[in-house]
Amino acid sequence: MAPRSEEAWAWFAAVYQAVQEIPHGHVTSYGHIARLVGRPECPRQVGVCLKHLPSPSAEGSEQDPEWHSGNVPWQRVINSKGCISPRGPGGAERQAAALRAEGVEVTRGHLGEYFIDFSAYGWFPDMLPSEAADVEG
DNA sequence: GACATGACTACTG
DNA sequence: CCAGTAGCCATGT
Repeated sequence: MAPRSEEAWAWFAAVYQAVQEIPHGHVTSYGHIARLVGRPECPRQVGVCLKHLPSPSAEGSEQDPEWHSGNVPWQRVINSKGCISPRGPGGAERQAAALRAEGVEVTRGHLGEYFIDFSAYGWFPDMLPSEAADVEG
């Protein structure tokens, strides 16, 4: 579903663009994306954008730079804790698998949580997450 | 239209 | 370290 307000649409596009800027084999957090788009206090909306990320053009409508799960590496976006929340049965697995497919080493938590080492794959061109300092070691 | 929920994060006690 | 709170937007009932 596309946003109703143009401002909201701009926000969506900004998020997708920021996500596309994530280099291959690296990951970042929702908070960082929100920060890049100028909304450091709206990490939730970032998740909403990815959640509503449309599917890749199946009919070949490559006329406009539309955002879809094919050109937006939503998989490289995880929470600030460096782990993937069990949003759904198989959802986290899909993201973890996608990251591994890029060469990102995904660890497994005791509760089945997928952990990613920010210190190794964290992509933070602007600043470093307080967690990164803690994750070290 | 209003309330509750969700792929989140930082601060406070 | 764990629990509660404030902030934004979209979706479902």
